[in-house]
Amino acid sequence: MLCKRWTRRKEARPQEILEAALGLFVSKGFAATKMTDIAKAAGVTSGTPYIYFAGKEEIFEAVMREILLPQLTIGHELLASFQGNSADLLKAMLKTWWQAMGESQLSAFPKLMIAEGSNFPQIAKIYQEEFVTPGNKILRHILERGMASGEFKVPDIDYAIEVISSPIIVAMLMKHSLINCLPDTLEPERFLNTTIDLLLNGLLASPKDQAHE
Amino acid sequence: MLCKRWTRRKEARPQEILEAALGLFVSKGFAATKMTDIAKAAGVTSGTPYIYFAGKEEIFEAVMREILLPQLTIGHELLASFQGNSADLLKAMLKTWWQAMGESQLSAFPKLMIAEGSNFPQIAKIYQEEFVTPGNKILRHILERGMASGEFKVPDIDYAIEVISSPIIVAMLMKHSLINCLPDTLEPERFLNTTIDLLLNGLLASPKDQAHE
Amino acid sequence: MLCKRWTRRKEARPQEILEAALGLFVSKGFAATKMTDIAKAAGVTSGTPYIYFAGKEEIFEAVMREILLPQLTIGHELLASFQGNSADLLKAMLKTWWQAMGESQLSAFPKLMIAEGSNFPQIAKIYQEEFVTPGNKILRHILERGMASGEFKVPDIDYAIEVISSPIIVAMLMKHSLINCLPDTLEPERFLNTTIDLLLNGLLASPKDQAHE
Amino acid sequence: MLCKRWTRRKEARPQEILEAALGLFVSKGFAATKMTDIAKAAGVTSGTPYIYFAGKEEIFEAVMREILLPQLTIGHELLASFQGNSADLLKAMLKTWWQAMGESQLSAFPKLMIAEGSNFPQIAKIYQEEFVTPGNKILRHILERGMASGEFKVPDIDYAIEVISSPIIVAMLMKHSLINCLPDTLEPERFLNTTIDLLLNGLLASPKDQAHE
DNA sequence: TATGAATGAGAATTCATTCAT
DNA sequence: CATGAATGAATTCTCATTCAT
Repeated sequence: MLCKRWTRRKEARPQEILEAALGLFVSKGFAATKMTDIAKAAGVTSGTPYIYFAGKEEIFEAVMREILLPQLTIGHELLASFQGNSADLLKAMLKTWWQAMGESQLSAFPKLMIAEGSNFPQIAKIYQEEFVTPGNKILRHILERGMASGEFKVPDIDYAIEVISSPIIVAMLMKHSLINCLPDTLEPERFLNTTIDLLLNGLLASPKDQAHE
Repeated sequence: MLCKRWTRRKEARPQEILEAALGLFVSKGFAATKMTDIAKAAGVTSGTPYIYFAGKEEIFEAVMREILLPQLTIGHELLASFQGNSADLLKAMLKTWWQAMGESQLSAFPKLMIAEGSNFPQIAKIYQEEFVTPGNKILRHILERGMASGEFKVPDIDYAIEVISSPIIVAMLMKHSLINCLPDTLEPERFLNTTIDLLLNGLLASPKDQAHE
Repeated sequence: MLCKRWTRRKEARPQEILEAALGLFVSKGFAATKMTDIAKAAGVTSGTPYIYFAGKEEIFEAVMREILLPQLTIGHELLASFQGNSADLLKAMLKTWWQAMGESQLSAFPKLMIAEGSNFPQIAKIYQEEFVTPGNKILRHILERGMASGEFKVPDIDYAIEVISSPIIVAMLMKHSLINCLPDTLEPERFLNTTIDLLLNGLLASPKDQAHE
Repeated sequence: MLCKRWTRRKEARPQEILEAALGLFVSKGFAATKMTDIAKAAGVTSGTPYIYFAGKEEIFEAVMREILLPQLTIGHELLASFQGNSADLLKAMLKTWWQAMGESQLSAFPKLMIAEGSNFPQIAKIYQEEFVTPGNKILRHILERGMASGEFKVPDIDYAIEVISSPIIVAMLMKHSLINCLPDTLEPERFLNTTIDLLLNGLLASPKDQAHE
C-alpha cells in the first residue's frame, strides 16, 4: 500500500486491469464482479480503473477486444497454412480452438455472453460480428473446401456450421457452470475425439465405418 | 387504499406468479429481474410474492420444479411407446424435446442455469440431478438400443451423449442470447434436420449415404 | 380452521386476544410480536383483532388496563387488613408483590415499559399514573406507619420508596433479560429474604443486629 | 453529485459514527434507530456506516466495546487505591459509578440491554461477561473486605450484591424511560445518599443509628 | 362478525461511481 | 496520475393494516 517497490510502467496499467477483470469475470460472472475487486486484483485502488475505462461495461468490452478477438488470427493462420485433406483440417481446427479458448480463461466468454449478452446488446453485437461470424466463416470455408474436393457431403451448410460448433461451445460452457458435468469432470481429449468422430462418421453403423478405419 | 384488492384468484396466485417470473427470467435473466417486476407482471403488489415464496431464489426453484421438470415425462412416454428403429427414435426424441422446450419459454432454462448456476449451487444441483441426468439417461437408452440392434456404432457413449445433445442446447441458448444467430433467425426445422442428418450420417461422403437415403 | 367445534362465546374474544398478546409481548417483546401471531395465538385470524382494537398499540394498552392494573387491589387489600408491626407488613407486601407479579407473566411489564415506554408515551403515562404511583403510595403508607410507630427511621421518604422497590423491579427485569443472572438462575426466596434483611437492618454490623435476631 | 464529500475526518469517522449511534440508541432505542439516522447524525450519508461496520448490530456491539467497557477501569482504580473503611469505600464506589455512567449517556446501557438483550444474545453475553460480572466482582470484593474487618454483616453475599446494585440500575433506567420518575425528576445526590444510608443502616430505628451518626 | 389475501410504506443493505486530496 | 472515502440510487424483504367476501 505505502511502498510500491518498483514504479510500474504506466503503459501497462490498462492491460493489467483487463487481465484482472477477465479473471474475475471468469470466476464470478460479470454482475458479481465488483469494480473494487478488479482494482484490487490489478494492484491499484478503486478509482484507478476509471482513469482508463468509463465503467464496468467498457472494461468488459475492452477485455473482449483486447484479449478475445486476437485469438481469431490463430484460426486464420491454420486455415492459410494447412496442407492435407479437409477432415484433418476440421479436426485440426477444432483442436486448435479448444487449445486456444477451451483450455484458457477465454473459455468463459461464451458463458459471459450468454449470461450478460441481453443486458449489453452493444457488446453482444461486437462479439457476434467480430468473433462468432468470422469463426463461422472459417468453418464454412473448411466445409466448402471439403465439398469441393468431394470429401464432405454437407446437408445444409448454414446450419451445419452451427451443429459442428455446438459441442465445443457446450464444452466451454460446462467448464464454467457446475452443470452438465458428466460423471464428474470432462476429459477434453475424449470429448474432442468423440465429437470429431461423430461429426465425420455419424452414428449409423455401415460399410463406410469399416472402410474409413 | 385505492384498490380493487382481491379479485379472488387466490389459489391460482402462486402459479400466476411463477409464470410471470418465468417470463421475466426468460427475457431479462434472473439477476436483472426485480421482485417488483414479478409482482407487477403477476398483477399484484410488491409484497404478495412473499406470501407464497420466501424470496427470489425460491421462486426460481419453484419455476423449475413446477414448470420445467414435468416436461421430462414427455420424453419417457415417447421412449416407452415408440415402435421403430433407433434412428427414428432418436429423431423423434430430438424433435419432441425441441417442441416441448425449444419452442416454449422453457428454452430459457439452459441459459438461466448457465448464467446463474454458479450463484445458486443448490438450484444447479436440482437442475443437474432431476433434469439433465434423467435426460441423458434417455439418450443413453436410445444409443444402447441402437447399438444392441446393430444399427448404431457409438464411439464413446458417455461423451457421445453430450455431443448429441449439444446442438439442441445451443439452439435454445441462441434463442435467448442475441448472439450466434446466423444470418438472422434460426429456422428450427432446418436446424433439427441438419442436426439429425449430421449426427446419423456424419460429414464424410461415402457409399453409406447413398445406401441410407 | 374449517370446523370450530363449539361456537365461542363472542364476549370472550377480546379477553382471549389480550391474554394471547400478553404471552407474546412477554416472550418476544412488543416490536417483535406480530399481529398475526397474536391472532393465531388467540385462535382467530389476522383481521379479527382489529374488530376489537384499533391496533397493536391499543392492544398493549388494553393488556395493561385489563390485566396489570387489577393487581394493585391485592396490595390495597393487604394494606387494609394487615395486623402487626410495620417491618412485617413491608415483608408481607414485598412477598405479595413478588407472588402477584414476579411469579406471573406480569413480571414482564417493567421490561416492556422500559423497552417501549419512550415509543409510547401515552401508555407509559398510564403505567406511571395508574400503576407505579399508586404502588409507591402503598409503600409510602407503610413507611409512614413505621415512622409513626417509631419502628422505622427513614432518611428521605420519597427516595427511600424508590430504593426499596428497586430490588424487586430488578428481579423482574432479570427474569426477562438473559442478563444479570447471577451464577445461573435467581432463587426468588433467597433474593427476597436478602432484600428484606438488608433493607431493614443494613449492612453494618452492630448491636442492633444481635438485638434484632 | 452536489457535495462537499470528504472533509477528511477519515480516521475519526468510526468514532463519530459510534457516538452518533449511542446518542440515538439512548434516545430512541435500538430498534427505532434507523441506520440512516445514525449516518445523518454522524454527518455522513446512508452508505458510509457500512464502510466501517457490518450493520446495525455490529455498531451496537462496537459502542459497547469502545465506550462502555472502558468505564470499568475506573472502578478497579478506585478499588486499588482506596484507603479507609469499607462503608466509605462502598459509598465511594456507588458515587463513582453514578458519575461515570449515571450522569453520562452510558446510563442508557442497562435500558438497551434489557430492551434488546434477548434479540441479540451475542451482545447480551458480552455485556454480561465483560461488564456485569466484573462489576459484581468489585462489589463482592468490597463486601468481603468489610466482612473481614468486622465492619459488615452480610446475610447472603451472592444476592446481596444484586440488592446493592439494584437502586443504581433502577436510577439509570428511570433516566431513560419516562416512567418511575417521582414527582418529576430524580435528584441523583439525594437518591444516592438515601440508597447508601438504607443499605448501610437499614430502615429499623435502633441504638446503632444513634451510635453511627 | 370473521376471514385472510393483498397492500404498500418503510428499513437495511449494496456497490458503481465520483472527486477532494 | 493515483488514491480511497464517501455518495446515494437501487433493491430486497417485512409486517401492520385493510376490506371484499
